[in-house]
Amino acid sequence: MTERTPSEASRDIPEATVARLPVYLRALTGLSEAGTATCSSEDLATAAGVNSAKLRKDLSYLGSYGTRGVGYDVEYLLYQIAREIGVTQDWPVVIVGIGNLGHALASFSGFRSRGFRVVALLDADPRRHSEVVAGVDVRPFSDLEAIVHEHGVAIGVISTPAPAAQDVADHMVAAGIRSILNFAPTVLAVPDGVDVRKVDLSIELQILAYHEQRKALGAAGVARGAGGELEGRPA
Amino acid sequence: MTERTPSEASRDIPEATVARLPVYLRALTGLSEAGTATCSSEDLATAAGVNSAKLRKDLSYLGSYGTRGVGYDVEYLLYQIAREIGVTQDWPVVIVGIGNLGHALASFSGFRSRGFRVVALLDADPRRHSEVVAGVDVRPFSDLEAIVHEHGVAIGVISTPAPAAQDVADHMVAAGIRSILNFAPTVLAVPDGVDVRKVDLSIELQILAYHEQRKALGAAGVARGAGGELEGRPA
DNA sequence: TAGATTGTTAATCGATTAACAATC
DNA sequence: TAGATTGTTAATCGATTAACAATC
Repeated sequence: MTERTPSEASRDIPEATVARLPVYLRALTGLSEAGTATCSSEDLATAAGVNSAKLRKDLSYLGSYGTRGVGYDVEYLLYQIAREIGVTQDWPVVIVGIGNLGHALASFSGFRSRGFRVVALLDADPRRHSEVVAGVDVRPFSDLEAIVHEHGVAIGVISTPAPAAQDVADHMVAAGIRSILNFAPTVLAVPDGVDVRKVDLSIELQILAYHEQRKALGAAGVARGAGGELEGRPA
Repeated sequence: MTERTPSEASRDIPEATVARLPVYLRALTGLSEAGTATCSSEDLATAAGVNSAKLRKDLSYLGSYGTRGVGYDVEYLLYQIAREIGVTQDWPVVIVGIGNLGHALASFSGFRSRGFRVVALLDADPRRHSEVVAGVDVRPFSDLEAIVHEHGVAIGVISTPAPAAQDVADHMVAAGIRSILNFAPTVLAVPDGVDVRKVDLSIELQILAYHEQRKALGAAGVARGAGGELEGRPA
């Protein structure tokens, strides 16, 4: 049997598993708020929208936090996953680009409730510097480095238009930020050691459009009987 | 009896490839706007942020649109990928939930420029029904079915708070929508045949936090604990 | 022809899943 | 003990990558 301390167990977690841990965390929070003390892998998997084999496999990378024949203690597993992800600590975040999307991000309560604290909103446009969004002043982009150092910011969010994004990323990296969440529709070049995650609204829609198109082709190609469903109302 | 008339190669394109086609499309648009007539797989791969082997493998699922020894005609490949994704046609979209995020989505120019047309903004709150966002009236949620049928809407965007999202999804499905882009931080249950894609801001941040935490641990000197990190696992 | 680059093959890598022994 | 459920194994599936024959 392989011996594992928690810190050793945290070495080798597959990316696909890492991406699901926050989903499990959210599902556990829901169970906790509903007053559930214990849950089976089947219960939690259902709440998280995955199958239970995958859930157990994923949890096995963290350690053995369940009890055979019984299940998982909700609060205990909640804490262990939160610790593994790192959201038991506070993460100061800076948002650059306070347009429509930046406003929405700054106002998004889900950040603060999950260990992220928006410490600064930056925009290159002086006309925005008089604004206060969600209780935080909008400040000049040139304040980036000072703010990063002052608050120990490790995570930056880019919500500028595409043409500005690479320059913003360069300045973030220069200031010491090594994790970037990019909403601008552009590919960012960053040095090794810097993580970029990308959220791209029109790419998501295009993926849906691809599948939607194939559904429509299928419906048109299949015998007439199924075609009526397109115009009629689903039961 | 099913008659398949796949015009070229509408066979099974792997999901991972489908998700990258919009990225290639964007890169090609950039090359086109820069006046580039022809590009190699290496050029395009660089612009798209992938390696050229993956790019060629991906394109091979669509057909043979390049010329050996020469490369790809930018405009031709642009059109072929756009057609494959389905963005040569117009996709009417409805957005439900016109809070901060809904405002930002409704104002997002990237939708319209890529074949998506926001035909309606819906909100359950009557106080929002007087608003006009990006030239579109905010209308009652109860108008959903009429609007879906009137415009032939196939794609719905949910930007409501989490507690409302399942009900919105249920009504979308009942109205005939089969592709949903969900921004609400909740797992949606939908029937087979309905596609849901999820954009979850705090999950993205949590994934970054996980990696950031590991970087910080590494920098703090976990070298001791990591002594056998690169060894194979005991069998 | 000689050089360039695609499209494809095959090896490898990583993720998913079903099944079940371990064990509470 | 008997029933329940975890944690792990091993098979399978899907994605990535390097290499190169085909061919412009």
